[in-house]
Amino acid sequence: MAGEPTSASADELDRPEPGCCSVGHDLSVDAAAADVDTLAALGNDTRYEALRLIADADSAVCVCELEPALGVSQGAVSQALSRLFSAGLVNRRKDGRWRYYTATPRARRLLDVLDETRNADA
Amino acid sequence: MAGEPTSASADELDRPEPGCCSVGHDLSVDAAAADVDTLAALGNDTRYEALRLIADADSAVCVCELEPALGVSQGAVSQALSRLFSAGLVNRRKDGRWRYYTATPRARRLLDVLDETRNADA
DNA sequence: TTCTAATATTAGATGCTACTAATATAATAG
DNA sequence: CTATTATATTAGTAGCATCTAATATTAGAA
Repeated sequence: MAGEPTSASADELDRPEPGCCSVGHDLSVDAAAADVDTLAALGNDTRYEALRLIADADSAVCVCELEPALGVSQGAVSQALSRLFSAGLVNRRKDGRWRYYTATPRARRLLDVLDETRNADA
Repeated sequence: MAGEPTSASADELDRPEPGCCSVGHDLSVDAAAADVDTLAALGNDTRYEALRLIADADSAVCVCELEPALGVSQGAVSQALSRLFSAGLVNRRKDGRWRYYTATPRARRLLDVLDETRNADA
């Protein structure tokens, strides 16, 4: 593990190479952590299904409608929705005893890209 | 856990409701599972960072360049790349002793959406 | 108030994930 | 051939994630 194909002569490389010849990106640590959190939130069957159901519904969806469709306990559904909310993928509105959920624009765009790129990718 | 706010009279509901009054989406089980796998692949610091580095690089990137940038063992980098490959997020090309990785269009589009929707979302 | 329904929270178990370390494979150089 | 380099694979493990079950909260109805 050393050699970097197109790099310098592979000799006298004690200093950590001031920045040359190495990959890097310009995203802030916080932004990256937030993205990872968002993606991990969606990378779970229960939460992904919940978000699809919410995004595909004609109107806002309450927890009681999701529970039978998801096939896990009520507590698990509530936890899943909380996680989606923390990740900025759903909005929620309280109305009487019910909580209504809708998908955020960010969530919709992510789902759209997944749909658009599902097949015929390189 | 029953009641469905806008539903029917909440009586005589023994049959499983032929489809009415419940949420649903039209994605195949396989497609959903593949999406979840893709998202879970990206929902990890090491793999997300690796993909960012690959996508932001001017040319294809070899494993030896990623290892120092990611700060985990060589085996862990290899595992991360394998997972990204299985998820369809990177392509790889063998050249001599090196393996060069590039991001797939799907990966680029997902990263773009994350960038575009990072702030000012509802 | 009490009762019931809808949702949230907590505790605990179980399973999965992602790492390190060691080893294996593949390719080139000598 | 042997030695070295680049990457992959495997085994084992520590920690994390997700579920269920039970309990708590909140809101409306009676």
